[in-house]
Amino acid sequence: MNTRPDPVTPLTMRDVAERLGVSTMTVSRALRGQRGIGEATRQRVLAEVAALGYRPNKLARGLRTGGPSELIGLVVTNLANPFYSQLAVGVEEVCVRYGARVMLGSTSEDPDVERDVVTDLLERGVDGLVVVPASHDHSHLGAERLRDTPVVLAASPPMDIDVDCVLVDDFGGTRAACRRLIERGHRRIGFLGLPPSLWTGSERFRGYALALEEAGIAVDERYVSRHRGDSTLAREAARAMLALPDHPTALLTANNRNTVGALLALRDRPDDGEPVALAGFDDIELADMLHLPLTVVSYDAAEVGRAAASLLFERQRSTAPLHPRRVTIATTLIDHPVPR
Amino acid sequence: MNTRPDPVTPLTMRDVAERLGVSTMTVSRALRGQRGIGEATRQRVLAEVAALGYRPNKLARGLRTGGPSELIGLVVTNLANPFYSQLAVGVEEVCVRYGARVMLGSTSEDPDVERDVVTDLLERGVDGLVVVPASHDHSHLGAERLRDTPVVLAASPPMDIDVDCVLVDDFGGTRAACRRLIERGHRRIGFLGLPPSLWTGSERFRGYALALEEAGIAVDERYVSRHRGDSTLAREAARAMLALPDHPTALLTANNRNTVGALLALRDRPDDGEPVALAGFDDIELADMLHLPLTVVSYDAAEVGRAAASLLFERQRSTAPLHPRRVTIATTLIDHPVPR
DNA sequence: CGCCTGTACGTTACCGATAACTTACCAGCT
DNA sequence: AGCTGGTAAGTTATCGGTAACGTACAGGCG
Repeated sequence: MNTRPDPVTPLTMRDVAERLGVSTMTVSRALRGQRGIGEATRQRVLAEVAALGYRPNKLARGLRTGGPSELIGLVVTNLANPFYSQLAVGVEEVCVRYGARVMLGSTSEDPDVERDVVTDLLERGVDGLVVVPASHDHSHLGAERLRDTPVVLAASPPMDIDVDCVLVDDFGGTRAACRRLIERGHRRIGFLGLPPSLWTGSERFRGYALALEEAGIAVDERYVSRHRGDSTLAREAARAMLALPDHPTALLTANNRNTVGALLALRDRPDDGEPVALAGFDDIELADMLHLPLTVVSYDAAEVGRAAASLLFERQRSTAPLHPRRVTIATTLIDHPVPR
Repeated sequence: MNTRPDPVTPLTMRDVAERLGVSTMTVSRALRGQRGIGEATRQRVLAEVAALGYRPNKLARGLRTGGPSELIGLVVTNLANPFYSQLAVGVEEVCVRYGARVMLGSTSEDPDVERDVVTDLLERGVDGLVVVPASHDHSHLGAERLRDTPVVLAASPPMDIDVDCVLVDDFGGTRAACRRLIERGHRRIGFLGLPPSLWTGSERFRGYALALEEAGIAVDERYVSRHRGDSTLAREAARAMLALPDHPTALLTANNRNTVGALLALRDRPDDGEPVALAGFDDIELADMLHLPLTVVSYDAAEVGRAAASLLFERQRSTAPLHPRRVTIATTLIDHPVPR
């Protein structure tokens, strides 16, 4: 009598009900703490449930109630990038607070994959999506494809669709960093950046350009390099810039990889010249251990995720249609000193 | 006639069927490319499906077929840690290959949270679980709680339960690093490690101890510090060790944070003495940019995830009960030179 | 005693899809 | 015409759970 039912067939509510000689509805009520059931019966049911190790099937529940699946889809380009894993941490944190879980999808920066992933997540009944778009084409996130699943874009504003988004203050952060360099007396500031087709690339360049303009400095094209690529490319660009007779006295880098490239180029440089200052977007681990001072634009990537998830749940809860909203996450300027 | 049905009620297969005046079964067959339907009808159905933007509900499908949910639960302590985000990347990669998705759960290293997360994931019908355990208590992963959902532990061997696991070669990696130091003539090697209660802590110390023994060197307790904590603690420990009159000529660190602590302690040290060599478990970003040579034990964290997911799917596919298996991921020794 | 109210359950239908079975229809053959 | 066989559809039951409704019985009250 102590043997369990066939293990390949998972335990169902009816199994529990039949053992007790009650209806499945009674078990359901007992489990969900609903009223309409006697206390004694409830205890009997809960005891049997515990004894059998029965667990309700949340999928079936959601099917009937038509209620939320308490599932959020998170679509990122590449989880290995610390920015996205931090973002995931933030999304997860808020989801758990609302009793939801995160379903993951990586796109490897491929728009076609992104489309498939989004479709799959929708078919799996997610209540909402947080998407870091792989490209500027957001047509697969339009209303007709999503029905009424809310979406929040992260790190990129929506194009031709009406959805919420969470952005980083790319413009303000870069402007502040550039100002800091200007305050320190630099007039010839080189910029190592991203292609203008990227929102991020365009905004960060704008911050750089405005800070210069505000200081009455003209943008010198010889001091500007905007490329898509890794730190090797950035290193070459920095090296070329520093080889100019009137080379920049400071470099401003638009992201992590450019910063690393610049660091390498600076280190390659003979020590006899004036030191070249460096500031960059994105904080760098162990920046404190480098033997040159580094100013970085830092921000809380997890906060981007938290904000995105919060927008999602707010929209889910509100009955009235909300206008598309845009949240911008602030940046901080950090001066990493040289140790000792 | 072109208006869609009530948008709050998602499109169902019946909606499509009714519009065409066919049965849901016909739609189902058309969508799944089953036989038993005329080519003309199929085209008509597919056209309508496309026009309406109908998407089948995978949950409902799974409910009826009783087949796999094509969902894997991934339970980690903290996604912000690069090791775990890399692991997630690996798990995701393999899952996608098998047409499955990953559902995420973070435990914040809290065993109680871990238990709840596991329960929740099981209720959501995952086909399998990859778990990085938060503690040595694995009782909530035992057969009676899981029924027949396969589990793979990552980075920690199972305790009192029979499940598969994927480990990193903690022992071999540390031993190799220690040997490298010995080869370079070091005899007094300090060890900054983790508490012995952790599998990882114990294994890495064992590697250190054996390498010494093989070289005929006795372990000197004054050169060993095993603590749970951050890099600050490690820094203090390293500083104390280096302050000894016959201080170690090399340090071996058991993980990332200890390595950072050691780096800080080494930098605080006056430059006049002999340089102290450093080797550590876990690779460090920008290690090439530090101005001291660093040897690290590197391994592919994504591979741990890939291996774990593969074990899961293999077990899922095999009908015969498999014995618990154990996979160990190899490590590599990398010498990071000082730049230039 | 009849009537009403409230509680504690059981019954039924249904959520969205599919497996298994059944029916309708047509061509080809004797 | 009558039979057979094959294909293209429709019908029904079902997955595991829940909402809505029905029912039985207790107690209160005039």
